[in-house]
Amino acid sequence: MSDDSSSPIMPKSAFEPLPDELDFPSMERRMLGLWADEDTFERLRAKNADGPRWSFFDGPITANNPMGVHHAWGRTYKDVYQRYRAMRGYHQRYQNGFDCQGLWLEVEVEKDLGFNSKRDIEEFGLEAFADACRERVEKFSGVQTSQSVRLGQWMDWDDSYFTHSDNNIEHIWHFLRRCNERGWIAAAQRAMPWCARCGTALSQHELIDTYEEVEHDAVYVRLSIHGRPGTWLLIWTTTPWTLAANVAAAVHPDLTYVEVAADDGRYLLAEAAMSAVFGEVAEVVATHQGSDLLDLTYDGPFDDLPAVSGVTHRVIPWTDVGADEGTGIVHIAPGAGEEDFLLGRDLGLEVLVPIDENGNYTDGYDWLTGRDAREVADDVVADLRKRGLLHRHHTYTHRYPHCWRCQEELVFRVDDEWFIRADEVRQPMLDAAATVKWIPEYAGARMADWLRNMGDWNISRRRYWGLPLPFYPCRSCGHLTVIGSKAHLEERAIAGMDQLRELHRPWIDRVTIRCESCEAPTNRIDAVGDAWLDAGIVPFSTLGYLHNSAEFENWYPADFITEMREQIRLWFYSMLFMSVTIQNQSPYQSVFVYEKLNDETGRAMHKSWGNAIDFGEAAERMGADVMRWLYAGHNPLYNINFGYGPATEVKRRMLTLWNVYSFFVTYARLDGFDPTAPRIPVAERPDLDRWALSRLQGLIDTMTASLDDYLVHRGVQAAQEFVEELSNWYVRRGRRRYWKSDSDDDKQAAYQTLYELLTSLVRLLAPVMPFWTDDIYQNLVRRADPDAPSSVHLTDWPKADYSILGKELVIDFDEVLDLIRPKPSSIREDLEWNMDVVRTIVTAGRQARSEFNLPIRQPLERVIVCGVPNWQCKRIRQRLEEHILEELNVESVEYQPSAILGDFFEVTAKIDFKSVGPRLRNLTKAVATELEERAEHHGDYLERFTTEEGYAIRLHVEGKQVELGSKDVVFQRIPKEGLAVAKQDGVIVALTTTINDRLRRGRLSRELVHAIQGLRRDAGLEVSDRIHLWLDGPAALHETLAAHETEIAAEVLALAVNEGTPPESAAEAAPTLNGVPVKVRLTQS
RNA sequence: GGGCUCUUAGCUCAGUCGGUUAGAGCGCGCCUCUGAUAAGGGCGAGGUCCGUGGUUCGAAUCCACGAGGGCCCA
Repeated sequence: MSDDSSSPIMPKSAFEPLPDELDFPSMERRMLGLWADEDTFERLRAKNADGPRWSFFDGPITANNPMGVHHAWGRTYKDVYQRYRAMRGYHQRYQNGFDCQGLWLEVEVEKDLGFNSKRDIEEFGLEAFADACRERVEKFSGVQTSQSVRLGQWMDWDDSYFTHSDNNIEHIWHFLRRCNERGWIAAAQRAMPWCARCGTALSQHELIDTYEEVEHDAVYVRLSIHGRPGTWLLIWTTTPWTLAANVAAAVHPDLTYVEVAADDGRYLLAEAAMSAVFGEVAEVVATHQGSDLLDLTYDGPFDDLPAVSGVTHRVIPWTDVGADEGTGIVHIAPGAGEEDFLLGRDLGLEVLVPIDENGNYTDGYDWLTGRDAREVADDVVADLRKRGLLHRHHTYTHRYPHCWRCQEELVFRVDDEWFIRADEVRQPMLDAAATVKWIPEYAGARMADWLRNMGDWNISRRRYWGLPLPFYPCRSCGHLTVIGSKAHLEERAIAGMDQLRELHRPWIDRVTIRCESCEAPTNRIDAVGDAWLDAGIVPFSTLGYLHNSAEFENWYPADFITEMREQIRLWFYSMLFMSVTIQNQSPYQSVFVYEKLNDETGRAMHKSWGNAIDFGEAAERMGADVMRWLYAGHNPLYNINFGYGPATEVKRRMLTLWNVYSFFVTYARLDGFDPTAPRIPVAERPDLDRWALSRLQGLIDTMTASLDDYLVHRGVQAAQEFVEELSNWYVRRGRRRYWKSDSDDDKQAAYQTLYELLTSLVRLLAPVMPFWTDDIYQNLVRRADPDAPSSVHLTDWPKADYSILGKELVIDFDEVLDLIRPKPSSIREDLEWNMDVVRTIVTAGRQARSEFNLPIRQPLERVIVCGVPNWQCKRIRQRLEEHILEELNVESVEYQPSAILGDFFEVTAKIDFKSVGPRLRNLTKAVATELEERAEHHGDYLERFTTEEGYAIRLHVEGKQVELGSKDVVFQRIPKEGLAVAKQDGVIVALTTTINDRLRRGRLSRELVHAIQGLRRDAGLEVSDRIHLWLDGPAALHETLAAHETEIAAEVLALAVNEGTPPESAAEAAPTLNGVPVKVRLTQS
């Protein structure tokens, strides 16, 4: 063993020194460069090419705008689980997807081109419009790709799928043809929620999340009852524009209606609505049952309009009528309301459709014709007033649906739409959904609920850039031909194929086919498809279902998919629908959903509110790894509050790991640590090392389970705790082992252990934090070992191995007798429980010092530890005592696990409720009280008695005799005066507070070291520089030096103390230490 | 109106099978430690565990009802 303290330090180690601070963005860009240069991802794929398959389907991101930070959340999950599976050796597809057509894309293109209506598009030309849409897709799929790369997502970017591809469209055609074979395809007139701006209907699932609170004009309108002059039917509506289409007024047959006398006549309305409309003083002149009113007819509100003339307005029954709002008489316009339409259909009412697809009144509505229905409320009200039909008018606030893409208020409109019937597929879909593992579980309940309630799927949209529905209804024979593939189209076509550039409008519209039934020339309907068809077909189209069955068999169904929760009723639903139809099974086996992303104050992010965070900016300001850590560590059951504040918190945690890493590199370089040197068996390392390695094995298990279960946040939280312990206990407790001058086995064990901890940790964290972990790996592993894999991402996932901890667990006979606490059943428990107790003792000791104002620099004679079982005291005394001595700065530890400490402590006894409660039932409380009273004066006696084998405390409570054994009672010792005492988790720690001369010298010695270290730093010395030291002061100083000089010199690396005369240039300080004025001078030697 | 879900410190959230002193992080104040540390440690202020009732020897935890928030459906 060589003393190298005087030899120059020559770094032999391979490790690079670390920069002063951790700069995530620049480090991440460096790693992106490295991965690109070395084809790291391609190597990973090659490495796993023969591995077991793990199939993931990427939910397509709309290639419509730059990525938002909320996309980054989902993409983090996707990347984390794929990277984890890759480290486990799984072969994967890594296919990313873009959603490329449909209404939302058209809306953005319209905005770009400054369009306001469909007419603008028609004038612009469908070809040019299709090109503009295609260009937008190309642009933003490129932007999103580079953003995803920046996030660290590893995908086969050149193999991304695009939903506007002919391949995707063909597969949907196949699905639709299958539906038609089963008779599920139907056209029907329906009242649909309708966006007048977009000029198209929306389907049920597109209404989700679109209800917003708005103010509308609400009107009470009086309508003259035929044959009852001066008597008015009073109706109420919040949509005045629909009054022109009124054909009926609905009453509840079982409700009571009244006629109320007013100045200008008698008003008919529900009794329950009377006071709200007329106040308490209304005079009732007649009462009717709702069913009695059904013969009435009345003058409509707009009978003078040509379209309405000839309509007989009737009072009709409807059991959904209520009197909570309005008048209990409901205005019915079957052409302008969903329920109205259904009611009208049942009763055979006339259907007046007052508006066209753009929301403008059609011909026959006179002064309203050509006007936008959403803008006529004021004029309608004025007109009603002029004609004496307006009873009252007010503003009304309610939740009303909006177009989810352009934010316009929706209207309802009756139109011909195409549907897929859902009834036959409902149960098979429920059955398939039941086979899926939903995470969290309630997502499965949501899906089942949705499926039970789902209506027919409205798949037609009166738009342009979208899936062309391959529906060819024959005008001659009425047969519907549904084209199932491109080949099928070619086979049936008689014109237009030569110009068919792609399966989109306008090209597809120019193709004419022969009707399958009568061979008559037939043209396509002009509608396009719901975009959820585009996304739903992905499991088939991307696996080449129609053309490559081997590929399909290999990867279908997916092992895992993940998206935001709202996708349950969107993508998950459409995929399930299509997959059950084609394959009669679920296309996915595990589904993970997460909640919403808000800003850091919990508000939704909106560009217009100025609180949206741009992905690129966030990546460059906080770093992708920090963002990923934030996302991965969040409980997906709750909304995440995302922002720079939370990111700073994450960064601070990262800093803890950085500090450990930096500490290791600093000293490993100084010592020339060689990680390839023979390893010291873990069993032979100190308990501190074995403890840390035990914790590491635990972390490996936790992390593995959390990733297997798709609950990565649990792993991340465990990793955070591990890093805290690594820094604040393992390194803190072990640091002297690294800077001591001896190069012995203990030092080697320390280096090897910390090296193993760090290099294992980066592998465990690699899926979550791919950049930094690889950066650390490059420095710690690859530089030291040229044969190591070239990236952390090419290493194997760690496997927990507790056997390395070595040394059989031995329980002594006296430990068996120690009945108070459970014994460890493994080496792991032995190591970890003991260290836990040591940490508890230290925490309590520090607490005691703080409370009794005894600074840690003041050595104390003794710490007395109580409440720790015998076997554990023994372990600590043998192997862990140094940590207590050093942390608490005491000269000795005294263990008092069960002895009587009458001099120091009051002993109190408390019942162990868990043990006694079930046995004593309702006597428990009384026994507890009795025991506490007895123990107040005889606690120590009770304790000694009870802990003897076979004895028990006998109490008489409420006339009954109760025996308490040692397991039934918990004794606590409360120290008396003269001791500094603290208690933590059942452990009591008492410090002796008497300070003698020896302890006083010890204090000064510590103060001196502290002062000298400060001066060293001020003088700009390196931690390894040796010094010459001069100390001067009163007698107290010299007494201290006499006792502690060697120790002080060693601590501050002084080669000589008070030798010769200090030079002029010596650094100098003159502090007063614990009341002793001292002069300190030092020079570098 | 129906369903699901949530409500714990100023903020963000843990809290296992029901067990008797309800915790952490952040923020705030005081103190302390520091030869890796913009770090760490201790103390303090801050709690009607949403409310009421029930079950139980014992309830933040289970049940019922109610209030409030979120989501979904109508």
